[in-house]
Amino acid sequence: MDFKILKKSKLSRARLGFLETSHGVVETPCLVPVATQAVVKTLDSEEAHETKSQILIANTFHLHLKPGEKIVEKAGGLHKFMNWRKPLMTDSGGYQVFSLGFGRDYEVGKVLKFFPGKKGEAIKEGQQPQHIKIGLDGVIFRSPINGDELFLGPKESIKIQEKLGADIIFAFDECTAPLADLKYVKKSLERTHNWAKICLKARSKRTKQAMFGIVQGSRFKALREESSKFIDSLGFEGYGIGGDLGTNKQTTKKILDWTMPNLNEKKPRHLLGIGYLEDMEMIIKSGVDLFDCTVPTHYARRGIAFTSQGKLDLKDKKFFKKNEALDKGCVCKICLNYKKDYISHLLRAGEITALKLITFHNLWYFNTFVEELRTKIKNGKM
RNA sequence: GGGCGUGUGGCUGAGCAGCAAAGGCAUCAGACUGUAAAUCUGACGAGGUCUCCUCUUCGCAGGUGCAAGUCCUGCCGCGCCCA
Repeated sequence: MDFKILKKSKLSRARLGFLETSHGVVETPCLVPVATQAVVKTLDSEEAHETKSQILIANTFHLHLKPGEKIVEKAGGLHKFMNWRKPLMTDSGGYQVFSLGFGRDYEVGKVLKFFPGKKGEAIKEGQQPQHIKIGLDGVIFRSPINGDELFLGPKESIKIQEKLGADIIFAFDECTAPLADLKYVKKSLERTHNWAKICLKARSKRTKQAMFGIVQGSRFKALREESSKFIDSLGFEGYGIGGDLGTNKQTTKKILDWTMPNLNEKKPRHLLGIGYLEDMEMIIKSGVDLFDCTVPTHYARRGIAFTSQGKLDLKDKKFFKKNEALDKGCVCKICLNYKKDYISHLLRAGEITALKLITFHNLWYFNTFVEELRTKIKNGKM
């Protein structure tokens, strides 16, 4: 992997870049659509390509469970397995430490609407989630599919990711819950840092894969600074920035500001799991090159289309009679060929094609949005 | 004309004599940011001093019960069969 910075903004930390992998290039800043189970849900790989997606991220945890990395390896690696010839990343399974752990217990996402404060529940040092066990060497999971016990640690994750064969892989970390208190996060950070070292050691010498180390530290300044310096010192090819990123845009910005100056600016930075349209400009201005987010694909399957008019809930019966494109200005193949009334009808009829049409549009819309932001950087406007 | 069956909230459809009445659909509202996610949560007869209370409901009209959507009688509607 090779990363070139084509232009640095004079107005912000934004950069225009060029990420080169053996499966092609990625123009950054770039949205990375999520293909957890080696598929962008509802789309085949050619369609995903047609949405202007440049790179996808699949998931180690899920692919390890099903179908298992051996099958993928035998198929010639993820690219061949899923017929995606362009760049690919795999996430390490670190997010599942959260989503299947405290996230599940407390029914919270990694971004809280507000922090409950002293009265609210906090996760304290030493506390364990109900369904998984976080240890020094890794995490004992229970398969959400069949309850099977499954151990995943830094070494295991890297070995699996090498077999999967994405161009970029991530270190195994603990994505801490936003409810975790300072002491918990401190301990967790030690563990994650230790795991980062193990990940690098576990890597086979022959691999061409780039490995990104993940900065954690939750909403705590000292920990974010410590983590970014430490992860930088280990010499990864790039960085992931993960975990709790605060309850609002301002905090997210602050957290990024604590982090970025400590990272080698020649290396790509990937903000993990963040990407509301309204946040994109801010995160890119903060110096983020890549970011993945389930929102465009996930919301699509809830019947929600993103447009220049805002979010449209196509399930709403008022769209049943609207014989117009999802977005007037959009030139994606869905907007050129289908109308709201039809998509709304498909949704109400429970037809899965509705989900595909909206997924396609949303990805196109998001990718176009980022494309425009790249142009803005190019033109010195951000 | 006779026999059997049936009539429940916007629709569908459970319902034992002690229910404002299961479930589903529809509707409305909410959630979702490295995907346990084509999902989940809540409301859904009316009103209120709204963790509780009041009123009005199960084709219509009567009746028997402390108590009836649930039993009885009559009427009306619908369905099937026989004539």
